[in-house]
Amino acid sequence: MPMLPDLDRDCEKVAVALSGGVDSAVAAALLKQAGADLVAITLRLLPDADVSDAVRVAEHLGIEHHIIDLVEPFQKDIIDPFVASYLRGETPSPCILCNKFIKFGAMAEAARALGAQALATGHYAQLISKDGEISLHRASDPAKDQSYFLFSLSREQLAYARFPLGEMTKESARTLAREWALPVAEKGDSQDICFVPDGDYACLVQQRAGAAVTPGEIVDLSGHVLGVHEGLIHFTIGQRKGLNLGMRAGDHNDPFYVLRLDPEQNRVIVGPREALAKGEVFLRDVNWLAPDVATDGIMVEAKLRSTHTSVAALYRPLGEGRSIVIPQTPQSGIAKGQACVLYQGDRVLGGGWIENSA
RNA sequence: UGGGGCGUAGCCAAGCGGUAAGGCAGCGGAUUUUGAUUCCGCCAUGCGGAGGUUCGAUCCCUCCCGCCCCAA
Repeated sequence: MPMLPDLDRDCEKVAVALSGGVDSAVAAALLKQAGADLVAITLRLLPDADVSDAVRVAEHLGIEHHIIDLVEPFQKDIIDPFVASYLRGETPSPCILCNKFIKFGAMAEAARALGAQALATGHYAQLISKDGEISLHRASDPAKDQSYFLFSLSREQLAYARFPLGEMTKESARTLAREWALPVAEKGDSQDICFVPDGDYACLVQQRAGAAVTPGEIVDLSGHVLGVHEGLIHFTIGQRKGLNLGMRAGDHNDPFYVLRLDPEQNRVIVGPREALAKGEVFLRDVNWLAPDVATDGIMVEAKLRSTHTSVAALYRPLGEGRSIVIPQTPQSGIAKGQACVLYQGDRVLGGGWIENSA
């Protein structure tokens, strides 16, 4: 039975986010066990959202439950920018924005309105409070760590957050769910973007953007047309599958990778795998959570996408929320629109949005 | 219509008498609270066609078809 963070000692009332999944249910049950005065909140983010599992969990645990409708802000702040980002030829990472603006934004407001002094979620990450400073850390279970998705939270938002599962493995969370006979104990892990449950995000963008999605050319680095594509949204930097480039005659038979997307000319630029490696990554809208860094930079570990294993890199602030990250060895598949999160050991120092790489 | 070469899956390609490597593309799965990458599995009862030799032919022989090259 894991201990609750010290942070909760003086909390009279804690809100817990119930998504309807296993993790948030276990988080809620843990807080209940610890004797917290609990109120559960479930967000309705899509018009056809099914909140029945969350309702069952709340009933099972016997806690006050509020369902909050955020369909409009979710559409405006998450889905619309997601679509717009794709149309710009980027590869968006909506969960990070959702954590900042929806979960620890609008939902946190709702929690405060309910009189809660903290908002707990089922995220796998850790918060440590020391000398009045709060720091964000990776989860104990490296396989489930979700700190990457939380880098853009402000210190204030972090101070209001609680992650009861931070020291737990997925395995043990699942075991607890079974022991406590939670209604969702056997529910599968969520995957994909929540608003694109079937993974067909291209279809969603197409519906929203309509005619903006049009076929175009696939070209190599020297501009030779190698084939055609059905729309830029079907591709992202580093992608190999789906190019349908098997008819190449001549010299070598190596696969092609997407090197770049050109929304101006509606073109996909492809080339050999080696051309994918980049040694400089430029960040914008950097959110820094650690003490300030000198202009000559510091050594960090940079995580360039959610499933990337962080690598040693030099981080240097450039001012105005921008910075440059130079990995010790060039990295592949760096896409505009993704986030780069910077660590030192398990601590999240900060992160930013990738706007360019070279 | 003299000489030479070549025709193996959608593409590239090995095998050259003993029962069809590999790569690309594609499909399926695993992994993944973003997209990819990666990994695993599948993918030619048949080697341009028809005969023949042989215990046995993609591999040898003959003819036909189709490309290519050199000569005219």
